[in-house]
Formats: sequence, C-alpha cells, structure tokens
Amino acid sequence: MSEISKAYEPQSVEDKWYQFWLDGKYFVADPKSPKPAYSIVIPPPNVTGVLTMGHVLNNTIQDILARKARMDGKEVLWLPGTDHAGIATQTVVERTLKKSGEIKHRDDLGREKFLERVWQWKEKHGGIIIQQLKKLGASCDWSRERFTMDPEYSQCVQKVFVEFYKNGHIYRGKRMVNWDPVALTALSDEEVIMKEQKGALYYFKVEVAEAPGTFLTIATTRPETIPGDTAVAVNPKDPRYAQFIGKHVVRPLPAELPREQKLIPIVGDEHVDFEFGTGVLKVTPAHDKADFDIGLRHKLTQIDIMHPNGHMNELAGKDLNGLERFKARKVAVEKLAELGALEKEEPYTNNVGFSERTDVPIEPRLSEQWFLKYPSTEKSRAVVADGKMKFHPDRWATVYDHWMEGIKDWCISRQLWWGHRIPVWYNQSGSDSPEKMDGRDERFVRCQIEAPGEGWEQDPDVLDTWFSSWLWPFATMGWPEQTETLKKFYPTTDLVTGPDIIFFWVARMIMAGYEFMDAMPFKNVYFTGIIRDKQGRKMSKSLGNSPDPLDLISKYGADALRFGVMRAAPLGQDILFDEQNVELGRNFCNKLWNACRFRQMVGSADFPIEGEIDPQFLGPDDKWILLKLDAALRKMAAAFVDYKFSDATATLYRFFWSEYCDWYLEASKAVLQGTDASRKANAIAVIDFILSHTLRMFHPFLPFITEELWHGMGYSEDMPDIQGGKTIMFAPWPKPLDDDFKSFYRLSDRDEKVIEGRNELVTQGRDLRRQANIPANKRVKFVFKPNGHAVDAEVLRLLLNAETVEVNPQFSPAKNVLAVRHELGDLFLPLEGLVDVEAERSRLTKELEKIGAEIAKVEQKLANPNFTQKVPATVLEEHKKRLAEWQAKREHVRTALAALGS
RNA sequence: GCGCGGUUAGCUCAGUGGUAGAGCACUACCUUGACACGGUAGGGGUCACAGGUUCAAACCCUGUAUCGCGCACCA
Repeated sequence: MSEISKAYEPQSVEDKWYQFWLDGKYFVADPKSPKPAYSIVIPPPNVTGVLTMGHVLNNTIQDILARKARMDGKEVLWLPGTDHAGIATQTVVERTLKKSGEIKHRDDLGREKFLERVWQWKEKHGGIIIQQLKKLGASCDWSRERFTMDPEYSQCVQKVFVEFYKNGHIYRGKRMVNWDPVALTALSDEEVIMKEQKGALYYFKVEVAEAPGTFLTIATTRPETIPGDTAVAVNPKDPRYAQFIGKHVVRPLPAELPREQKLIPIVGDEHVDFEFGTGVLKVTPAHDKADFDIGLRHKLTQIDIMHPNGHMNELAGKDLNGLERFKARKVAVEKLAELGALEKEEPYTNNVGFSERTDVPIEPRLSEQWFLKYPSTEKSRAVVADGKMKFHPDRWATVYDHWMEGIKDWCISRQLWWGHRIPVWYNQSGSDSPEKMDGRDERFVRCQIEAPGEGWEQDPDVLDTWFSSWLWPFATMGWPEQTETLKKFYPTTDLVTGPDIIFFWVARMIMAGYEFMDAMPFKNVYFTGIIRDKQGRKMSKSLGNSPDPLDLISKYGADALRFGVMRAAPLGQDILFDEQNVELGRNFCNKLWNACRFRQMVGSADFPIEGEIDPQFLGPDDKWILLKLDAALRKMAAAFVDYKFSDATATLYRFFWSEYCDWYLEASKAVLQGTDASRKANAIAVIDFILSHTLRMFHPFLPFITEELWHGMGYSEDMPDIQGGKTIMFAPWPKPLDDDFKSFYRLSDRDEKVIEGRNELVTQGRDLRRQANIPANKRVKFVFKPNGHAVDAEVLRLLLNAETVEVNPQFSPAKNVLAVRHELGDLFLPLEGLVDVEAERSRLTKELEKIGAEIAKVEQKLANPNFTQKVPATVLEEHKKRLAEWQAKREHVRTALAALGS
C-alpha cells in the first residue's frame, strides 16, 4: 500500500482510470448476456458542438443511471452518438467560409463542393464533444457510436420516408409555412419562437367603390403587405359593416395602378373579431396564415409580393419594390400618409414569431413543401396518459398531452444542403406541368431509395434534422434488421433529456417507436432542469455566462464537477449554476480522500486486521454508525426510485461528512489510539465496512476517485477479475442491512439514542469552552457526573478536546463552574480564570425566554381538550415528553444561572 | 387568453399535517498526528400576502400579488 498524497489530485488519476475502463471493455454491452437489460440512448449532441453545462447535467445523470444499473447486475447499454444538426451545422460552416473570405455565398461553391467542406468540417470537429464526454467519465459503449448521417442510418431515414409516402402519411403541397428569410428555408412550427414586440397599429381608410364618399377604416400592423391584399373582411354579424359585404373597396397600394385594378371585394367571415381594431380586416392570403385560410374559404387570389429573402418584389409596386420588408413598412406608411389615407398610428405590442436559429422574424410564406401527418398518435398519447410510460416530473405529461391533442402536420422539408436528401425523383419531361409534379403519377414522380436513372432528377430539398433524430432509439440498434441488440435492449429503460425538446424529439420518438417497432421507445423519461447562471439567465454563448466545463474539470476534477452539478439539480427545477458548487464537490472529494488516508495510517501499524467485525468488541459508537449507514442506504434506494439525485447526493454528503467523519471517526480515535489490539482491529474492520460501502454508493456519482480509492484501499482484492482488471464498476450495489445482520450485531434503536444523547452532551460541553472564552487549542479539565448511564469517558475526553474528563458521581459543584445538565449526566467545566459573568447571564436569560416560549406552546396545546381527545396517542405522548424535556432544560439553565453567583 | 412551475435564513435550495433544515456566506476561536479543499461553537427565518378547513398548516382548499416557463393568438 503506497503512501497517498495529502490532497486529492484528480488530474493524475482520471485519465488513467478512464483508459483502464476502456481497456477492460467495461462499457461494452453484450446482447447475449443472461443478465437483465438496462439501456439508454444518448440525446445525440450536435456533431460540431462543444460540451456545455447542459450536456454535463444531462450526461452525468445518464452515467449515474448506467453505472448504478451495472452495479445492480444489469447488462447495460448506453448508446452514444451525434446528430448532423442540419441547419445549425450548415450555418456554422457557411459563416466560417464567409469569414475566411473564401465565399460570399454557398452558391459560389455549389452544392457538392459545399457539402464536401461540411464533411471535412465534421471530420475535424466532430470528435470534440465525444472526447469531452469521455473526460466527464461517461461510460458509453463507444464501439456503438452512431451518427445520424451514417450510411446505414440514412438508409433508415429513406426507408421511413418511402413507407410514409406509400401509405399517404407524407404528402407534398403548397401551403403557408414558416419561412426563415435569412436561412432561406421553411421551418416547423416548433422552430418558431414567439416574442413580444413593440410596434405600431396603423389605421388607414379605404373608399367603398360602390358608395363613393363612404370609407372603411382598417387597422394593421403590416401596411407593407397592402399590395398583396385581395380582400377586406368583416364579420357578417357585425351590424356596422354587414351591409357592405359583396361590395368592393379601393386598395390604396400600389398607388400607381389604375383604380379598376385596385378594387378588392369585401367578404364576410366569422373569423373577424368585432372588438379588435375597427372590426375591418385586410386579407393578405399570401402573407398571413389566418388570411390564407380566409382566402381559401372565399376563393381569393394570392399575390406573393415578397422575394424569399424578405425583400419586396415588383408586385409590391414601384415604391416598395426591392426594399427590405421593415424598410418597406416605413415607406408604405409614408405613402399612405401622402395619399391622405393614414388616419392614425398607435403604439401596439404583439407577439411575433422568430426563427429559433437565425433569430429573425419569420415570414409566413406560401411554398411547395413536404408534410407528414403524424402516425400512431393515439397510442402515443395514451401510453403517457395511462402512465405506462412515466415522465419525471410528471407534470410534463400534461404538457405532452396538450401538444398531442392539437397536433398539426409536420413540415419536414428544408431548403438546405446539409441533411438527408428527400428520396423523390421527378421526370424532367413532366416539369412543364406542375400539376403532374405534385401528383402521384409514377410517370412523373417516384418515391424510392434508388435513383430511377436517366432523365430523373432528385428533389433538391433535405429533411428536417428531427426527421432523422426521431428514429434514434431503434435506428441506432440496427433496425430494420431484427438484431440481437434490438431484441435485448429495445425498448430502452430511461431517457434523460431537457424539457425544451419534448415536442421536437421526445414526442416524435414515441410516435416513431410505435409506428416502426410497435412498442414504446423508452419506459421512463427524466426531464432535467435548464442550467442558468447565478442571476437566473439562460446560459448562452452570446452572454458569455456559460463556463467551459473542460476548464472546470481541469481546475477541480470531473468528479467535483459532477457532484457539484448533481447536488444543485433538484428534480424538475431549473438550476442556478455557480462555480462554488464545483468547489464544494472538490472539497468533498478531498474529504473522502483524506478519510481513506486516515484509514491507511491507522491500518499500517502492526496490529492484525482480520476484516471481520466481531460483535463482542462492538461499542455503541460502532453500532451507531452502522445504523446510520443503514439509514443512508435506505434513503439512497428511495432517491433512485424517484430519480432524486440531489437527495441522493445530500444523503451521501450528510452521512459521510457529518456522521462518519465528524462523529464516528473522532470517537473511534479513542480505540484506535488505545492499547487494546482486539478492539482496535475491530474498529478498523468497522471502518473498512463503512468505507467499502460508501465508495460503492459514491461510485455512480464520483467514478474516478472511487475507483482510485477502491484499489488504493485494497477493497478490489476480493473482486473477481473481469477482462484482466478488478473494477468497482461491477462491485455490487450495497443493500440496506438486513435483520440477520442487525440481530447478529445487536443493533437497536437504543444504541442510536444513547450516542445521539452523548453527542448532544458533547456539543453543549464544547459550548461551555466558548462561554468561558477558552481558546480552541487549550486543553482543559472537565468533570462528568454520570446519571446511571454508561458513557465512555475517554471518548468524551477526545470529543471535548479535554485534558481530562474526571468521572465523579459525587461531584458537587462549587462556585466558578460552568455546567450543562443532561439525561446522561451532568458536565462541569471548573473555571480557572474569569468569565464574563454579565455576558453569560444575559445569554442564559435569553435562553430561558426561548425555553419559556416553547413550554408555553406545548402547555397550551395540552390544555386544549380538543387536542388531547382527538390527537393520536403517539402524538400526545410525544408532546408530553417534549414538555418534560423542555421543563428539565429550564431547570438546568436556572441552575446554571444560579451557579454563576451574584 | 389558457395552462404549468416558483415565492422558506444574506445567497442557492431541501422540507406533502405534529419542535423550521442543509450548503455557501457571516462571527469567534483553532494549523490538535486524515483533511485549512480542515475543525469547533455561534448568530440569523411572521415559511410572499389574505381568507378558509383542522385539535394542529410552510405543507390541504380559495383568492391576491409577484417572478419564470409553455401553449394559443385579434389583423
């Protein structure tokens, strides 16, 4: 056993053990194993991403679950991989190429060359996040690492598309979609973020053509779209306007058009709200979702007045043509004012959709896109509603249900280059007849994986990234083959992810699971909180408030980071992250390290260590710590059942630091530094018992330091050899102490009570030192007057840091003595010097008041017949006992007060 | 507008009907043979507010305020 350093140095051990685990192939899942299966698929990070605090939280939880499951004897598959993240990756690469001056636009390179560059980028940066996960200690089966654009994975995506096309779930259509005018692509509803915007509501008037001199006033936030208006709508039940239905108004813009070309009908539509604005709505079917629907109902023409990049086109008229949409808004307002049509303009706040990626306002745009009618929705909704699949915390089940209830078709095509190409081919000869292109006539359109050959051109669009991610739980396991892996590990056990992708990913995976595997993809979903900074702001690159986890790891160690994050991450709450959490984790690791170092030091003497605890040498402190260990084991088990990792870490922290180190170890020094070899050997056996349990309980949370200590302490020696090594990874997860154990060692609540009382006495005794202004390094003499209970005077002396503790049943205190009186006996501190009598008196008086208040509270309750009659007997007993305790305490304080003299 | 979550010590948070807790921060003393990344002791709270239920409420109910999130939106 080599000497270990005074402070724990994680840097020197982490890489070593990670390599050891890899060499032993301990992370590799064997589908042929007879052990029960436990599986998790990683939420694949963006292939070009770097590790964020969110990843740390997420993957630490997964690693804890995976490691715990291994110790529980399960065959564990934690399947890792990365996501091609279409729009995000393409944007990054394009921006980089632009920055370097190589291109002005991706068109400069062309599709093929550009994609080559993205692949190069992926090869260069794609491994980074995987390496970072390894630094964190993630025990993924790296031999199964997958990427959503692996050839086999792409095959899955194509196959799924073709199947949905054939059964009619996928269709193509010209619809109103969310258009990102910067990325130049359609987006799904989920990729649009509503933000409150301060703008203006513009009121302008239009003349009714059939009744010259009569005007209607329209309120709008988007005057620049007036040239695209093809109707004006009023509610047919609105008495103010119903008479005008069927007549026409003169659209003011574009101003240069002749009057007859500016006439647009007034239609009646229930959609129009009486209350809002003037009750008259301008209808722009090509640039607003609601207007598009009104347009369909009234067969209105659609005038698209915008280029895809958000600039106005020639149909917007000569004043607006070429202008960027917000510039056009200003000009349109000026124009209306010029024409005398603008009545007023009032400040107005409304919600505007922004692109999740480029953060620019979304433009509703009419375009040809591919859509998916979601499959297996009923089963997917029911499985969560019925509780067969559990969400943690379960309130997310409601959110999920609401979304599933109002689910709309998914726009899956993207006008990007980086992604899975849509497996649809068009025959060139049909290109002049668009109807045929949209139809399902095999002569013109074919949906299949293989290219049909000469004269056929593939659809230029790619699929939404999530259209590949939603297959992740089974496409990574070899689907569509019925592989051994699928048979063994699907459905997966747990999914750990952020609630922000509940619709993007979780809901869709459930539907895909039912559709293609005919089974749910996972049994439990754990939703983490969102990591925020100290001020509660979301962590983001632009704010610069996101610490680099790798920096934290190199500064404090991966275990410290993991522990700090887990300790601060209660189930279902957002996490306000502070580096202090990691510091705490580091301190904790150091404590663990030193407690083990202490064990090394006492064990290195020439006493025999048998390793077996002998009941005859077991003292009350030993029994107490064993009972505390048992309590901790039970709490840990409960915490795992409920996925309450912050409870688990709090339990471990309290048990190990407060109970084991602060009380047990200090008390055990009486035996360890004593002369009784048998008792000493026994105390060491208890320590080993506690430590070997503790290290195992900590291992899922602190994998590196526990492996290091497991070996350093020699506990690994009893382990079977696995792949040439003995690892704590497969040490059995400790079970609570059973009844046989407890009766063999005669552990009972009474032992627990005695030690708890003794500790209380010690705390009060230590306080006497402070009252007497005795410096911590000065050893003083105490006198203990026992009250019929056996208390080990040597332990008492150590815990009080006293020179001696004289046990004297006959002691009768003289003056100048500080005293505490306790059930177990009285403790006296004879004073040598002076004590600040006044300060002491005022302190005791204050104490007396407090006690008086407590007594009054309990007495009041007990005097209430309602209370004494209705309350359960145990509660009544407990109150009576409490009253007696407080009364005794009051007596003690009064005595102490009297002993101060006058 | 609808829904969800939060409001407990200076800070971050536990605490699902029976004596208000932890860590950090703070004060004092201490480098005592595991650990100063440490030890000991101490101070500090009208549990957001108002009602209600109950013998008993931080906890259950109703409402209010406030912060955050999600969904849906009326131009």
